[in-house]
Amino acid sequence: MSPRRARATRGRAGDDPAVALRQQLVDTAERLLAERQVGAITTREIARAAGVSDGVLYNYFADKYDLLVAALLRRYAGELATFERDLPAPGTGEVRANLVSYAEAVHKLIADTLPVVTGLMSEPTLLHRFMVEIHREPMGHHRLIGPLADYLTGERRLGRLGDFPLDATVTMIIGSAMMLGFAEVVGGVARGELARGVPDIIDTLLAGIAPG
Amino acid sequence: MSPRRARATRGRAGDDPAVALRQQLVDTAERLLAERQVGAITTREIARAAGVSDGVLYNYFADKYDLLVAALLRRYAGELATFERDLPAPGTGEVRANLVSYAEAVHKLIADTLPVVTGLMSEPTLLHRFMVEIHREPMGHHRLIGPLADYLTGERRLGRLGDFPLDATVTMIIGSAMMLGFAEVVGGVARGELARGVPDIIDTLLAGIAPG
Amino acid sequence: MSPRRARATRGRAGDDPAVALRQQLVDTAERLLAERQVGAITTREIARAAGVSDGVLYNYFADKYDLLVAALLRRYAGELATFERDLPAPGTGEVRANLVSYAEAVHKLIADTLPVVTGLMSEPTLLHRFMVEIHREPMGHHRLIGPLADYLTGERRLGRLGDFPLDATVTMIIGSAMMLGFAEVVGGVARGELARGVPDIIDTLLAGIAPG
Amino acid sequence: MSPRRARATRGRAGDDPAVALRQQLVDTAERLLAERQVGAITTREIARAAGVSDGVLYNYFADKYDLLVAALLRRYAGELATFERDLPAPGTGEVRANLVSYAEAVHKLIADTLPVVTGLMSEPTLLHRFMVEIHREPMGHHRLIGPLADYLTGERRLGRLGDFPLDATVTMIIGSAMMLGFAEVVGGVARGELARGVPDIIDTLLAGIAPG
DNA sequence: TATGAATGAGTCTTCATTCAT
DNA sequence: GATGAATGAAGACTCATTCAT
Repeated sequence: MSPRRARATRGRAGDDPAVALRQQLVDTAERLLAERQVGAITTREIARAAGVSDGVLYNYFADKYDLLVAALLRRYAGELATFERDLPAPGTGEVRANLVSYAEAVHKLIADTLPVVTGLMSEPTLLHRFMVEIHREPMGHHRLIGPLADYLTGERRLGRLGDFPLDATVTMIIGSAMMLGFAEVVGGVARGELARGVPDIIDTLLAGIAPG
Repeated sequence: MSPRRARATRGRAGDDPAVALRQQLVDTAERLLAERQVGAITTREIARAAGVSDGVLYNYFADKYDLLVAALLRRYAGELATFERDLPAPGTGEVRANLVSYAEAVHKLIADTLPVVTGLMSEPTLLHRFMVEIHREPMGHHRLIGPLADYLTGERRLGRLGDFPLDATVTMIIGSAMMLGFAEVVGGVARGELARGVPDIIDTLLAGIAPG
Repeated sequence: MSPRRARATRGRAGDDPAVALRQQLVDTAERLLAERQVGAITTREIARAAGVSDGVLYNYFADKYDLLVAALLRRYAGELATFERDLPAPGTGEVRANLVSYAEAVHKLIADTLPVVTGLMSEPTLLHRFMVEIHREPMGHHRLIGPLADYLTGERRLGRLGDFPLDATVTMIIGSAMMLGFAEVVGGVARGELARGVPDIIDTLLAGIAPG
Repeated sequence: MSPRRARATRGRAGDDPAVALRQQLVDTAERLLAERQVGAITTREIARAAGVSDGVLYNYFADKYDLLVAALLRRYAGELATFERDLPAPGTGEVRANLVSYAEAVHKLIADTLPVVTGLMSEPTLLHRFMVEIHREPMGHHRLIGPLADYLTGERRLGRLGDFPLDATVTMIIGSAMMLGFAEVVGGVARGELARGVPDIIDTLLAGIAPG
């Protein structure tokens, strides 16, 4: 009944204000996502945190979930991009060090993503929409598993790795990283401390635990 | 509506009705936990399902979370007990088959527990209280990790396994099982199909992937 | 987060408080229905007017419409009962006076009901639910049309009325009453003034307007 | 977003653009009125449908209601114009056929208008403003009642109708048509089927129902 | 001690209206 | 004058918690 003037975008010269506000909402949602679980975020909080009114959200998104999915996708995309940077290629450097790099990168990605993923699992609607979107864009699990599988296959072809079942090995590496990620998130152990265990894992993976 | 004995416990002769009612609430909450996410359970539903009134809850528990934590603990304890049953002892049977058993048991435990754990992560308050409780009682992670570590150490001492870093190996086995659990819960893959991958994982763990 | 004690039913000794509150809500809704259109009634207003909290409504009714339908049915049932009281039987008194009584009763019923009926027509959901309910109970249109048709048929059989098409005559009598009802509701004309026109209508109906 | 001419009126050379835009808004609102209830029309929908911006409305109308009243008036005026076309004059054709034509025309007018009128009754503010306007302009009920009254008076003067009370007869004809209109709108009966009852009504009106 | 009706803050969402551009 | 993004009050509905009985 008593609309006031816009607050948030004033003074942001240079940007298209409409785009800016949409961005701002996604930014804010993404930031809140880093602070708490998806299920604990209210539309009002997003609006307050973004410094805009309660209703704006619906000028840019169909509903709460739409905004949240956008934020989740951006967050996930960002993490994936970071992950992919600096992944070693087959035949370069040393295999052991490369595998350690891979495992560390996976650990980091998972530790950074886990809270969001688990939060997502409590919100079936959100999970479903997110999955639909993530499979539409070329950013699904293959961006995590694909590079690792390619690397392993490459080194095997080059003879720098022996003969091994691909899926099992991928599962072991990612699983170990996931385990470290859980320890970090649930157990509250510091990442540095956990990362120190990675070389041992790779060594064990390389050498096996069978006797002599 | 004069005060009267709770309906649900009437006729349960011999039990202390107060204890019985408490139990019943936990039972019911635990059952509901198996059906849906923690966040989707209301106090009224618990009361209705338990056949008692909305208010009793507060005679035995400080609040909703208190009851839920009790139910979560009992559920977790039950899963752990199932897990511990039939774990092979060092020196018995074949090492490979034993490790497969261990991995399968861990996979089962994790797949059964994961939905609850993730549901928990959406409820920070609940998660915190749960962690406090789980570390107080002798039922923390060591009940999962302990037996596996003991088994591995035992076989190593017996010479049925080589020399290997314990923590790393434990992380790899549990991590792989966790990975399978996630695939089951998030990806909707059937357990049977996933379980088929376990022998490959154990073989890889035993033999390693290094060339030659 | 801060429930207080009940206010509205305190001191109403003798009634079953649960039934009392349900009744009270229907009472209140019915009263508001007399003051304004269905579409302009909010759940909060009902609660405020009933002196209870916002949420109670949902302890007794599935949703807003459920309560409103209950109120509409009660109101309509009451009006119908009043209408049926004192309707003359065929063969008693004078035909002309009897028809005037019928027309006046129909006029009253329609004038009292019209605002609600029209309000209903703007709320498709509500209209549908109301129609379902009204056809379930023996209170549909036949309670309005039936008695009049029976009366006309009776008098015709007794020879106190000539030969005439039943449906057309019913339509004319009820239609005329409806017209008066509209004039009252929409035009704001006083009922007494309108009622004065009824005898003329009946005389015209009896005598016809053909020449000679 | 510098001020510029409204999109929708560009290219309409020759018209005063301001008038054109006002017209267009009324046109659009009128069209929407034919599709749904008054209460279900939003200002944004009108703007979108008219191809103009949300705000223009307030350059030509005090508020939403003002526009809606204008649209309602135009719609009603249109229906009335249609109604008045082809009404038989006293002394032409046959009286019975003429009265049937009148009754059918009234029935059509009412059936076409009723949804809007009832929708109006759910919006007290709108209803009030509409009534004020309709009485100001020479388009009130007399445009409906007037021609019929004139026709009846004319035929009576010509001796083609007997002596009868004018108001009562008008009420009966319009009331019957209104009754048919209601049956069509509320009961969902097809217009054709209802129209078949009109001759019976006219015959009854002419002959009366008194015996002998 | 058990009951369960009542509470009311809080959730998401809609939409008439304003006003900087 | 035209634009349309921003506003925020209001709507229906949920549910953990209290307390008179």
